Amino acid sequence: MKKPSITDIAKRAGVSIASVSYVLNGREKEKRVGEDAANRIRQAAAELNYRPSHIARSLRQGSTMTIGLVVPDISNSYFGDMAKAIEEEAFRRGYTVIFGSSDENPEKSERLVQTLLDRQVDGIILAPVEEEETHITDLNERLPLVLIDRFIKKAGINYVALDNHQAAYQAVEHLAKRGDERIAFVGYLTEMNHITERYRGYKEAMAAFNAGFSLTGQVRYSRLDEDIETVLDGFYADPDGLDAIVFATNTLTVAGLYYFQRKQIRIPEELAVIGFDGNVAFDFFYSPLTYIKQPIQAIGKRAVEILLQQIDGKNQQQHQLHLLPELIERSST
Amino acid sequence: MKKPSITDIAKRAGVSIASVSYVLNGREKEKRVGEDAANRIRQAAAELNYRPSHIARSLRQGSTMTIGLVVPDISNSYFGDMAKAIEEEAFRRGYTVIFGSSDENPEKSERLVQTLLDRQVDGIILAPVEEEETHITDLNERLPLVLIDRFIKKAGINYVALDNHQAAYQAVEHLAKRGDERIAFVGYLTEMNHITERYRGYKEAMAAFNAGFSLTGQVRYSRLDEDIETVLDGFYADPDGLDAIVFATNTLTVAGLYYFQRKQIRIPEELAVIGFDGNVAFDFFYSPLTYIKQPIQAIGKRAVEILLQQIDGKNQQQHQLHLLPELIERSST
DNA sequence: TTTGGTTGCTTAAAGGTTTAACCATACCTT
DNA sequence: AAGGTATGGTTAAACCTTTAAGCAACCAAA
Repeated sequence: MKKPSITDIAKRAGVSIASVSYVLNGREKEKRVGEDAANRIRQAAAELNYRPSHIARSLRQGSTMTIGLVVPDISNSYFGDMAKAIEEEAFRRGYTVIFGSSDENPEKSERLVQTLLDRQVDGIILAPVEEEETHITDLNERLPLVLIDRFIKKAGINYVALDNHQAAYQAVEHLAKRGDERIAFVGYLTEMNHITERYRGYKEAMAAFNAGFSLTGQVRYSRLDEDIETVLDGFYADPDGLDAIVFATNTLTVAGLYYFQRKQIRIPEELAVIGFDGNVAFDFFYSPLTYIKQPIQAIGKRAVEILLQQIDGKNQQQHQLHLLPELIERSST
Repeated sequence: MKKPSITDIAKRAGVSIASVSYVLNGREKEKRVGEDAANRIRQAAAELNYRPSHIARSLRQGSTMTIGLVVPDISNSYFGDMAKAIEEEAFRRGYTVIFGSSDENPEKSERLVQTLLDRQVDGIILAPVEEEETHITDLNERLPLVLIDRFIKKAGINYVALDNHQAAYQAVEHLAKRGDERIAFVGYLTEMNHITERYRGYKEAMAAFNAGFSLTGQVRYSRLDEDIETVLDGFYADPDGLDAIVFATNTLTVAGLYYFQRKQIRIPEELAVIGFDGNVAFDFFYSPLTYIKQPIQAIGKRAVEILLQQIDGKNQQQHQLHLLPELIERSST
């Protein structure tokens, strides 16, 4: 008992398949199908429990109503929240989401994207990884694309991201205002814009509020635990000590918290800490973390909106959005 | 400049499309295409940068090389980890994953599943929600299906889950052995097997180790925060106090931790606590939580393996797996 | 009585594959 | 010379839609 097709309906209603297609797509008026025939068609469809073949439609129309999502790691709470927001918004608008995790690996990212292209997704939402710039530039020529979180600032490339500069600036400002002077910043060793902008925000704020003191640590994605250890040990080797640390992402923050926990560093007495993105762990660290909160749902939703606009072909203007962070103040500062 | 098709290759190589198809699918020997023609075909394909149309192939073959994944909430770390494991294993085997979050809502779950069916996924991995039993039974007749986490114990339904009874039993046993007597259990108000089995494990262990004391709390999915409050307040109203609490899921545990934090209950002195599933929050609660750890990656991987076996049609036997939990002992007990 | 316009349909192509069935040639056997 | 069998292909149908184009019948107006 195979799936009924439009042909089965046509037979049962005694009409041609064209009429069936017109009626089932609600174009009976426009295409002048008689009321009588239309009713027979609808009834036959209902009786047979007809469901259109999405695949056949895609083949014919060249559009799959599917969007691809590639993030570094879907099990990271930041991207999990993002994925949820994106899938929800896409579903609401009749789109389906295919996803994959790139593991911060450009080859894997390209492989995933290739799979998405092979499947003819109508558009892609991507959080790029290191060394992917030319790939993205090429990709952007081929189909609608919106970057999230990380991005490339280049004409014609759409993205929805945080105002990273502002975020880091705000963190430092907050610390400076409570009297911290020796403030360090821990980010990733990368040229990706989101991180470099956070560095820049940190530096500018330090110049503005703290007479230019500056101490930064760089961690490799692939050696997170190892490098966090080295960096923080390095900071502590400094005889003058440190007043505060700002971390650049939620993963870095969590890694830092493990360190503080292990070394029994008292927060905020010995050291003030500001986290990034948000994470349940921040809530349960013995001194709940002050952190820079991203509007994750808004980013996801806007990314979908922009992508679908590009797909629909109207409004081809470029969208480069920097949404505003919010400082959530708690007891680690 | 549209996508090249098999026809373009055929023209360029001066052969028919059938030959092209045979060669590109590596069936040149079997289908007796000459070495000469085969080479011309491969070269033409390379020159044109040919990529097969996944859609056309799906239409013709009736198989999409796609699996659907429906979980209650992909932004929950448990399901995020699961989704990652599933996508990885599927990708390794040439399959793509479409996903959606059902929000513990059976209508939404059915809508998502319908979308997956409309897209002709080859199989579905599903974590069911309340009131979905008949839906699942029907679904199981229609295509390969593997349930994860939650399940229905019924002939012919495949699932990969935790040995829930054992998990809860083990938790209680651990507490009893350290001398706790008045042990309570907090689960969801549901008839879903995974939770009822955890209740049963708790009760049996209590009967075996603690002369039958029993105190359980039931929380509604839709009223989590509210009900956790009520339940825990209720427990504390008991004049004799409580020695320990076991929580049935990571979400419940985290909600409980917020409560303990707010009420400044000292763990483990005043109360011992055992969490479930695992979560970063468990690590940073001031008294790192002892918990029942699920082999999430293994569950995800096995689910994919079983699903693909069913899809491939070989090995149609039923798989109902209960993987073993592991007790991670730390300072909350 | 022609022309023109509606109305209500149908026909057939197209989208890109896979694959069963056929065909033509060459060569080998008896 | 007839029959058999490799070899190296090709043709065409099928999967299920959408949609441009065509057709037949009727009515109205000129």
